Amino acid sequence: MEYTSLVNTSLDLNSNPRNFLSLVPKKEVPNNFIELGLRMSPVKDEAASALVDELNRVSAENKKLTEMLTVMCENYNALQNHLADYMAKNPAPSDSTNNSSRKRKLESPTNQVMINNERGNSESSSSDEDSCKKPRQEQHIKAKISRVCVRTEASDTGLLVKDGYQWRKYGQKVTRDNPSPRAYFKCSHAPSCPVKKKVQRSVEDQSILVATYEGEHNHPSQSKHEQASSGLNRTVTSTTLGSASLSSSGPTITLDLTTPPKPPTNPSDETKVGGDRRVDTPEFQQFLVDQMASSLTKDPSFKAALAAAISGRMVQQNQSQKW
DNA sequence: CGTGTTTGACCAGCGC
DNA sequence: GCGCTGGTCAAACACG
Repeated sequence: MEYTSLVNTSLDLNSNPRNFLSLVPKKEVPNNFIELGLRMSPVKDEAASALVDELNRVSAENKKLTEMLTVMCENYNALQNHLADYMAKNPAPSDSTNNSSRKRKLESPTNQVMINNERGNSESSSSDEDSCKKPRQEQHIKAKISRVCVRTEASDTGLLVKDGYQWRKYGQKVTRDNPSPRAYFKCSHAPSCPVKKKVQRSVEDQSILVATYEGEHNHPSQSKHEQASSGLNRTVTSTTLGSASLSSSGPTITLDLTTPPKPPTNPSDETKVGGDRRVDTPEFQQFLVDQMASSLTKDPSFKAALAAAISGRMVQQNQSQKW
């Protein structure tokens, strides 16, 4: 069920044309420019205009792709709504209930919250009946629980999710419903920080790391510089609950869905973290598109392909002008 | 030597 | 009460 909220952003886009030039890998293009500069000095203006034309063309293409992505997101949300409606009308089949029936108190409320968020219901409604059982359980319910899916490189077998915070691993366990081990982390940036996170690979897609955060940090995250220096090539694929600090490659992007682009006008919206209402807002849509686009701009293969296409085109034009 | 990771043991919750 | 399971602890270990 958790995958119903997973948006794959592996199709990278750049919704911000101003950042287009930053897409070009530094290793390849400067060499090309030097080479071209030596050869093309008489036709600098033509090359520059060609570059501008190419830039405009790619920007327009990016714009189209961004619009397509927005439409896809809307379709996805509509599908999600339909699924939620279907789940509401038809009680969960036995397989899903059997899988979760024996899950511990920590997981059951989380899953409930996710379903409720997809329906746009409040978080407290699902956990009220459980919260009266044990005091310890109340603590976990009160603690903000968020789940983050992070796509990693296929070769990346680690369970590290760079999110701008410093974590200390304190345990690892193989769970019944997933052959991949689950790693347990505590926030070690501040001794008093109560935040924990669990990281486990997705059953269906081993390249996706599912990180479950519990609690809220009572300290700021690492500095941007530290984040940038520690960043890995990962693509954020979705956030479903509460707050989530995520990082992509290079300059780290921090996603915090508890703080939407505009503060919620209705205080009750704050409890509907990751719900459909927020997803439906134009601010969230734009936010989502921007995040997806930024993740794209950090995809090395995308950048390399783009740079190769541009440089190839430039060389082509240069040679044709020579002839 | 300090710090972080690994991993087996232990504990607690839950269903039967 | 028992067994299963997830979560946590802590000693051992690795690494810089």
